[in-house]
Amino acid sequence: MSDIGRRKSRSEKRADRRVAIKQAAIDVFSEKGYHAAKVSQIVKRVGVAQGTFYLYYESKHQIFGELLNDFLTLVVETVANWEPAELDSREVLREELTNVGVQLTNVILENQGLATIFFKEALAVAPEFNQLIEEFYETLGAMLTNFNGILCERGVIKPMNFQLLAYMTIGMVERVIAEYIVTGVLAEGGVEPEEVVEHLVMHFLAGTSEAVPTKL
Amino acid sequence: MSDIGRRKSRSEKRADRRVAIKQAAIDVFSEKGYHAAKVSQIVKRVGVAQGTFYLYYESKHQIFGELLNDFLTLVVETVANWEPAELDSREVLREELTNVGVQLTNVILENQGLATIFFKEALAVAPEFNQLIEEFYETLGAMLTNFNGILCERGVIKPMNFQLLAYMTIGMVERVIAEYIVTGVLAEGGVEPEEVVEHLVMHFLAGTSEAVPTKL
Amino acid sequence: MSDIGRRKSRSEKRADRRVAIKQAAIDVFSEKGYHAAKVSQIVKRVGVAQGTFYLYYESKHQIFGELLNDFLTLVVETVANWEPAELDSREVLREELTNVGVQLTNVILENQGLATIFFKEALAVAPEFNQLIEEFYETLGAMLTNFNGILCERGVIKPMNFQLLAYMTIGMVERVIAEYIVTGVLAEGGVEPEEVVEHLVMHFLAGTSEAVPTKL
Amino acid sequence: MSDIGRRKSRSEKRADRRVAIKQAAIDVFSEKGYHAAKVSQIVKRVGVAQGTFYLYYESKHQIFGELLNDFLTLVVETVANWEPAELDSREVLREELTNVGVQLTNVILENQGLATIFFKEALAVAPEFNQLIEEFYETLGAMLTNFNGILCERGVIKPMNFQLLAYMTIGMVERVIAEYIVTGVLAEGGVEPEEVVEHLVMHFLAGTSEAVPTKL
DNA sequence: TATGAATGAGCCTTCATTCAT
DNA sequence: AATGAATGAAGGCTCATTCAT
Repeated sequence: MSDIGRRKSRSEKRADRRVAIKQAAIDVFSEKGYHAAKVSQIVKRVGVAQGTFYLYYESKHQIFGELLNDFLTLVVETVANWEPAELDSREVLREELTNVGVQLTNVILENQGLATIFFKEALAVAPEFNQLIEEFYETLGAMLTNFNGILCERGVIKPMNFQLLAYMTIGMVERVIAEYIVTGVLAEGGVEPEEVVEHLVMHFLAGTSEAVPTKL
Repeated sequence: MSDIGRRKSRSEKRADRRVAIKQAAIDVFSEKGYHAAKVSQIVKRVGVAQGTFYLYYESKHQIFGELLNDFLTLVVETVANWEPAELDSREVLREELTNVGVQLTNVILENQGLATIFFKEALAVAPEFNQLIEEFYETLGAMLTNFNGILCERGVIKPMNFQLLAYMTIGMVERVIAEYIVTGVLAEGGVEPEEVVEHLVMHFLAGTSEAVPTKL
Repeated sequence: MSDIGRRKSRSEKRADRRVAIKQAAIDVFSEKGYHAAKVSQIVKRVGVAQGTFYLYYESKHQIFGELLNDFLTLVVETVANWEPAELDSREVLREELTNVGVQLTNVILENQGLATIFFKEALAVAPEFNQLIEEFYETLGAMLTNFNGILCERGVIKPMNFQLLAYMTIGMVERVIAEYIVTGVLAEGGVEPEEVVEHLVMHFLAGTSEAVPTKL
Repeated sequence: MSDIGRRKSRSEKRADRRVAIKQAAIDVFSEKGYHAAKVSQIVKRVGVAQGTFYLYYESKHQIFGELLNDFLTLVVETVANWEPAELDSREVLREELTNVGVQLTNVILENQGLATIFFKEALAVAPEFNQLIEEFYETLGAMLTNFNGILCERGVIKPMNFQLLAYMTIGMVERVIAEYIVTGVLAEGGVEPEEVVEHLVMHFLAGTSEAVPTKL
């Protein structure tokens, strides 16, 4: 069942080249940022002519939007697809948060280029991208806000402003990721991804007080 | 003590105009972002000619750097100048964190334009600015890491990776500020600044567990 | 004698496709004009690939020239093939002019696409086409100039500058056709082709004075 | 009261340069046509940088529209401003038509570049220019149609379709002008402008029949 | 010091044409 | 003969910066 030696069909080649251009775009955008990235640099990496770019993507603007959207979708879906076990104790919550944290970590590590683009360009490029990103935060914020409410009902977290809690959580996670992936400060400090996840979970649960996971 | 009626000296007039240009730049940059902001728009707001801009600032790039630096300095100094009372109990820590939180809040609210520029452009403009911003995070991260170590020595927070804790704290704070100031989501939700500070402090202290501020 | 069911020879199929491409080109050129017309639009209408176009025509430029030439030839030949009866009276002249006018009308109506291309692009495309069109006007002008001279000799029109008369006649006819076919102003006004021809002939004969066709 | 030696004000210099660019644009457009004309060629003639063009005109498209409009306005106003004497006889009509013909001739001869642009590009450039030109023909057509009606009421021309007559007249005039100015065929033939006007007027009045100007 | 007209380098995008399959 | 992906030259336009007045 191996494909080795098999001729590639025309549409497969098309797809391959589209992927190659996309990857080159990820590389260039993540290195230089949207404005400093030139289409000429992208095609040079792929080894195709300038016009070829426009056979696969409408414009520089459009491919950037697609990349950004890819990343945001990846993150939102990772969170949305998370189907935790019955969260009836803080211990289970800790385990499940760790699970989703590890999944998210893997997704990010597998898509470092996309993640870098996101963190580099966040709200900075153009109004319509701003909207894309604001919607992302709103979606994620709403999901977590809702989730926090459920956790409280189940008696595993205390009552508080769940929306604020959601954004605090998002902030913790994203800053740590940025320092890990984009600047490399944390990675250079020898911190392992597992340790990062563990700390994030523990901080969510107990802040800086002694962990009391077994009961609220 | 009034200056009313006093003639302004030549250098004062120079300073005034410099300030006026800077303020216009803040406005335009915060509204449009670095790339969409045009020098022509800045000078139009001040009511001076295009060339005049270059009598006061070297370039668009330079004034942006100055603005960014202003903001980063403001934040770093607010934290650096913080001289907390003897942090020998969690209650005192809570009070002092609230104090510095309120101060930081005031600084940000008084400089919303600068803050918006920071959050909009963070790492997005150009390599040089990346460096500026990475240094900012490193400085802030180091200060908080160090501070966390002290807190632990004093027995008011538990032992953990203090650098990670520092970045988690920074992330919590900045995301909440961004949602408050830049997108306005939290502000629209009717959340008051005091509530924000209180939640940040409590989350730092106890996460989502019942607050146990009086002893570790 | 029917061709129904007969297999088409290879060269017939070739000819068919060539015709199909030509017709599509007429449609696209007449709708959009030379510059706005894209080769991609032409092939799309025929349902063949981009490269196929170049198996039948050398270039966009060349097919346009061919179309233009088709039209000019059609018009010139209609006039050149006109073999009027003995033009020994103004009444006969009127009848014969009406005849050729009707023939020309039919040719134009049967080739509205080509006519539209001519009127839309006349001198506008490129120097080479300018030459083609200028030659057309020269040919037509010379034929009519000569014809006018003969009419005068026969005593059916008065002596005048026959070249000027030729171009005036051409102008009358072409502007009326343009308003009829390209803009549709006259057609919308409810004017019938017969009325147009009649007016053109009468104006040639008597201008705005009471018609005096029977004698000069 | 002479301006000789007077320094030119800033706005005068601005106006001068605008005129210089416009003239260069007329030259290049009339030589090459819209599409073959490059902004780089226009600025080279004026001896300014590429960017300077855009200080005075928004785009290549816009200046072309302005030029076209200039010409159309010139022609329409020449006709519209024509205030003929009481047209109560064919002799007066002949004189007045000759007057307006001479005026129009002068306007065209003084603006040969603009006229050439018009005849070269007529309907060929872009939809919005089409509209401009179609409106021009409609305006001119309506003016002449109306005028023809009045002439008939006064008994100086016979009853006929006045709209058709209007377009026939426009056609006669424009083709003759085109052959005179754009291709130069008539000019090379040694025809004088006065003769052209006289022929046009006579043809309008009597076609190819002996002129009977004194009564209808 | 202030002006604002002038500069010109630089990039995205289009599309007729080619050519390997 | 047919395909359609690939090519690459070319040009309009922007805007930060300069400089003569």
